[in-house]
Amino acid sequence: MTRKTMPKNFDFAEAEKRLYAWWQQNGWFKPESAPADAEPYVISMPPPNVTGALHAGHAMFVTLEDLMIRYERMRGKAALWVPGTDHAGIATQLLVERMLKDEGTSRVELGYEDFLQRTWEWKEKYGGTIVSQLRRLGASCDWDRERFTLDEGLSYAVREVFVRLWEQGLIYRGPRLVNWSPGLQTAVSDLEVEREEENGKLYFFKYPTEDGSFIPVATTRPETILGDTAVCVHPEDERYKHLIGKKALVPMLNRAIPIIADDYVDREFGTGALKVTPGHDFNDYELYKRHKLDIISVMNPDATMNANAGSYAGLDRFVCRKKLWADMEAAGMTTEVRDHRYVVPRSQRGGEVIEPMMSTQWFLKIQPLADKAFAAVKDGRIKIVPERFEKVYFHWLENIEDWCVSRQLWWGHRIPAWYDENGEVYVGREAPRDGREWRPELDVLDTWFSSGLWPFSTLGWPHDTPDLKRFYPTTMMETGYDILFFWVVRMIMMGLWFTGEVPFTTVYLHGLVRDAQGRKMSKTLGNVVDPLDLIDRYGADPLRYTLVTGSTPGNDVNLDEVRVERNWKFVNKIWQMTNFITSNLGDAEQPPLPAPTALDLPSQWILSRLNNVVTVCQRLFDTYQYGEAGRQLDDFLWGEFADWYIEMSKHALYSDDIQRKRDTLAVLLHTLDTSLRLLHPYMPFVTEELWSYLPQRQSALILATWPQPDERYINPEAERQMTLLMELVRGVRLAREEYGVEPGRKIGIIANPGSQRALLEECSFMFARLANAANVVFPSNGDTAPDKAASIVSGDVTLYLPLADLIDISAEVQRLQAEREKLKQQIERTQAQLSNEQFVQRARPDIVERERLKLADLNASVTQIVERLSALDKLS
RNA sequence: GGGCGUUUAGCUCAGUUGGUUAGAGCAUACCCCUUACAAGGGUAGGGUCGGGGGUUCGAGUCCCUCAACGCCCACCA
Repeated sequence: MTRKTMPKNFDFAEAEKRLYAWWQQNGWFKPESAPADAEPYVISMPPPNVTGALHAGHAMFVTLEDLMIRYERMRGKAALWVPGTDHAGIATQLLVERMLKDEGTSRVELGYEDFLQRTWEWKEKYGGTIVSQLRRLGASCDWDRERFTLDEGLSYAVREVFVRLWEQGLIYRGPRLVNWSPGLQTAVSDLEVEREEENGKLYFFKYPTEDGSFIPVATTRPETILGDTAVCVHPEDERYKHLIGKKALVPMLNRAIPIIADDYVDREFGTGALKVTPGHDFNDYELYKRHKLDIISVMNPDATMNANAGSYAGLDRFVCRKKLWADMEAAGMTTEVRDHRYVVPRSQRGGEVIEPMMSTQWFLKIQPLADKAFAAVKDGRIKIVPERFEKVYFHWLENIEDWCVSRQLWWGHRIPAWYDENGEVYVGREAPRDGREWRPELDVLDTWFSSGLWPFSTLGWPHDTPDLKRFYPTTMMETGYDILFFWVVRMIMMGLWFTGEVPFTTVYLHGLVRDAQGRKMSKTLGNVVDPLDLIDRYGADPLRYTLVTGSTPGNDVNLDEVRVERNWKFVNKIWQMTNFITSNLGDAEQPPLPAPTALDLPSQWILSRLNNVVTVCQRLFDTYQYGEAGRQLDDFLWGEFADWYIEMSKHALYSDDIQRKRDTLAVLLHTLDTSLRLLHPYMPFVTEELWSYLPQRQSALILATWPQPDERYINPEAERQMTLLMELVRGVRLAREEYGVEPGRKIGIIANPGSQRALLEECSFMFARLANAANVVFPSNGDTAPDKAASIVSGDVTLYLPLADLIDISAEVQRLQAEREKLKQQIERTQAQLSNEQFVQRARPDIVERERLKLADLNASVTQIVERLSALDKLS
């Protein structure tokens, strides 16, 4: 059979498309491609928003998860990666509303039913974009199992969960102070509020009391004065003690409110007295609960003032702030306004200032779920990588508040509740059918409520499906640390509560992808890197490889195009290596790998290195250090295999020694084959393509077995010898450079081989091939090296380069003196180490032995140099 | 106010059981179109591993402390 010949370069655009289709059509992304009794390995893909376009963060998670999945698949696991998308309540609704606005209509104008229909239409049309973009990165997920958080099955699961929680008494509904987004006109959870310190003002004024005096008070939000229901001072504060129990009068409204005492008040801050607005401030809301105060809301849902604001009704809150202050100033009630930095809560989505507001919402009692989630990580049933995030996780759970799960949006899972004409609530899986008139709840659930069920809802829960049985609990939850609270914690809580099992056993958190200088990517900065653009120009493999090798767990990664370009060159390098090896093989079958003892030194060396790399990679994979493993492969393939072994192999390949040729080819092929396997999870496309040119019989690399180290080929002695030879070669190269020998000129080498005669004789070809030497000769006893020669010393070996026309003896003396000084310093250090009894007694024996060998080598070297120097000295 | 992370070559970063002369890419300088690869090869320069202290025979690595930068959490009006 004639094998196909390789093109000169890798046409990634063509190959990526072809290979992806080939993998998928063969069903290799499915766990069913593994034996029926294979151990499952499952990842639930963090579902990207349907509104999304692929960004660097997606590229990161796809790369890491695909790497994990491909690795485990090669290890023989039934690897399942469940893909899907999230309906993304707020994001999608905003997008569709913007579209409607362009059409000259609006959500409200369209009405509930029509709006939902338009949103579904939008989803059908554009929701697939992100999914097809994931494919371009090589995502080997099981598309037959793709889910959408709002599809029928998942909606069923959501209703089931909600109803059960209700039945368990964990869901309650009622008026509470919540974070209200006036722009979106919905409640949002604490997590959706971003707190940023901003420049503002602190307004000082006199709070009138009923007896005609006043208490000085300060506020950052004067408009909330209109909703005050108390003034609070510290119980021990001598300044105000006499006023406790009396009444104060709300400015401009003259409403009488109590003056209370609570040690919550900080006597040092502001005036030491506090106005209390339970209807618009979370701290004050606590005071309201403790002191049974009134609660007055002074704003409408759009943050304009309501009727409780008296004459200010109808004004926007910030307009009201100015007007009220001006009026108070005119009334002589104000004291001063100071610049003040304070924390302003803003909507994560819309950016507008969040207003604490009284609102009737649905809540989930979180403590019972949180306790279970806490325990699961504490007792190790779930492991978080990197471990430091466990601390963050615990801290968050220890301070968790009930979760406001209702949203006043239209796009989402509607809360399965109905109201009768008296406003009585019914919660159930379906609308009550008792003939009475029931009005459905219009609020929907927080998007994260449904994504919290993701690991089990996607597998069929609450039905006892075969998938659920086989693939739950899942194995790995890989996602960004920025959604640890939003999503990961909620999945753990929901999973434990409803399935009684952890939803996954390991959480791997990756960092944010930043720009080349480490800045956060932002549209306004214009530094957004588009992964699709990089894929178009370099291919998916270099991008993937760059993302993995540039990152460590939990740390942010800078995405620099320069690195992508460099890794594109790495892809090319592997391509050229493969081309070299396969073209030397011709149409021959793959020769068997010789036994360790039958190998020449370079082959012993490269196989020892290879098996070492396999071992190291395994250790790194076991500890989730994929980046480091990738770099090791790079160093090995380029720095050792290509730069040294392949170059040396030419000696055998171009010789007439058939056996040696076959053996060398076997080593080349074996090393390449093993390396391609190890690299496949990083660079699935180019490795798969290259593998098809190898004379193996298995159908695809994606299903090939993961390499295991073979101890028999580990050979420290061969590595030691090769290290010496490589040092000598580098020494010759350097000497050539330093003396300006023309690159094309072949020079002779006279070797004083010391204890290494056999080694140097066997491997003299290396100098010819790697240092352009004509030959290596070994002078018989009594012969001396030529006077005009450069010396290269390593251990007890000295090489002389007779370069009579180029050598200046005084320069050579200087060179050797410098070398001698360097060696002497090292000898001093090593000697000091070895003469330290503590070191000899307490250090590991192999470390001590290594130092002894080093010292012997150094001494041998310095002896050679000293001898040479004295020889040269006699000349001058 | 708590907690966490980062600080290593000009730039961006590796360096996870403490142990050879601390590495890579990019950039820089010089040389080479040597029959896999110029998308390449060779060689070189460049670091008191943020400061200080400690543990240890031995510290970039472990402990303490300080500093700068960044992030997360948090109810100071």
